[in-house]
Amino acid sequence: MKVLDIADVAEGSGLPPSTLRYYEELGLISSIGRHGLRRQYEPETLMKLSLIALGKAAGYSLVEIAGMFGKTGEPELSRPDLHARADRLEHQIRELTVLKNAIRHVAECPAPSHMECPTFRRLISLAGKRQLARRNTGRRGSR
Amino acid sequence: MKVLDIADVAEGSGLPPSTLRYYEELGLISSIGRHGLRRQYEPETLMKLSLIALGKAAGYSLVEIAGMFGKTGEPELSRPDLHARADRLEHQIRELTVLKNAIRHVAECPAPSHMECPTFRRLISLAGKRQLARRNTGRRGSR
DNA sequence: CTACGAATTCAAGTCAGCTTGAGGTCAAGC
DNA sequence: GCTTGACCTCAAGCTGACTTGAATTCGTAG
Repeated sequence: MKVLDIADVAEGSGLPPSTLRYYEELGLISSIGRHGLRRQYEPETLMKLSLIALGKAAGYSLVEIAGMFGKTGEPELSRPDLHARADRLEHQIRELTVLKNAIRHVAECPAPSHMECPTFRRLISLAGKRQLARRNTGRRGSR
Repeated sequence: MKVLDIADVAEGSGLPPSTLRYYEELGLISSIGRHGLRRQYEPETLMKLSLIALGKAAGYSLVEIAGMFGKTGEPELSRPDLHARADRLEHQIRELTVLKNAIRHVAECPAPSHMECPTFRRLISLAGKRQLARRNTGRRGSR
């Protein structure tokens, strides 16, 4: 079994075929041929989809993710650019950790009003002050 | 200075007034009164906005975030529910860490094709196999 | 007391990321 | 060789998260 058809990829990735076609349209993945009409993919595609899922979880848009692999499918970014992205991820990881700790604290702290609990406030205030780091021209935030 | 008007909150949070009004409409924040037409907020609002930003970074929708604070503004979730959310965050943190490590690896590894680099593949394959963990009826991912 | 500037409302528009539906096409099983 | 079922294309629709624009309302400075 050297090629997977779209149903196998859908099965293996958990994504519906419509999404796979959509991703292909955007250039995120590519089919290696057809069997009749059915798209055929190489097994590697599943890995690529994992990578895409990770990128999404990190808040990259699909277009940004597409830009990370060159047309070749290989990640094609400069070394400093890569490190910059890794740095941003590190920051984001710290933020999620803050949120996680705050949530665990709320689960345990008996204070009636968390907003007034100093521990809670301190936890939240650890979140990065990145308000100047607006992304592109008028979009969402985060991720 | 006990109350902030919308301009101060916008300034302090980095969000445009339109977004603050939108959040208010969704019930995420609430103004404490008006000065003429101008909305007035309590300083606490800034903290709440930080919390909202964290929630967004974690991939919660605005409605989900709204549901986390009861009408009172206090987080109103059961303890197990809170721990479950914290667990999901932990999982997500691991995933971002995987991505971060993979990116750092790509930045350093001299292999011509990362997709074939065993180290890279191993890193990616560490990502959770959560394909069955579909969220609500047909939506995004992350973010 | 008038002019100004900033905030307001409400409806409509935008963008990303998919999904849905109508109408058509295969390849495989019987 | 015909039916069937999964896939195809293409256009249109949908949701979430905001933004934009027109018409209006105030408080404050002069």
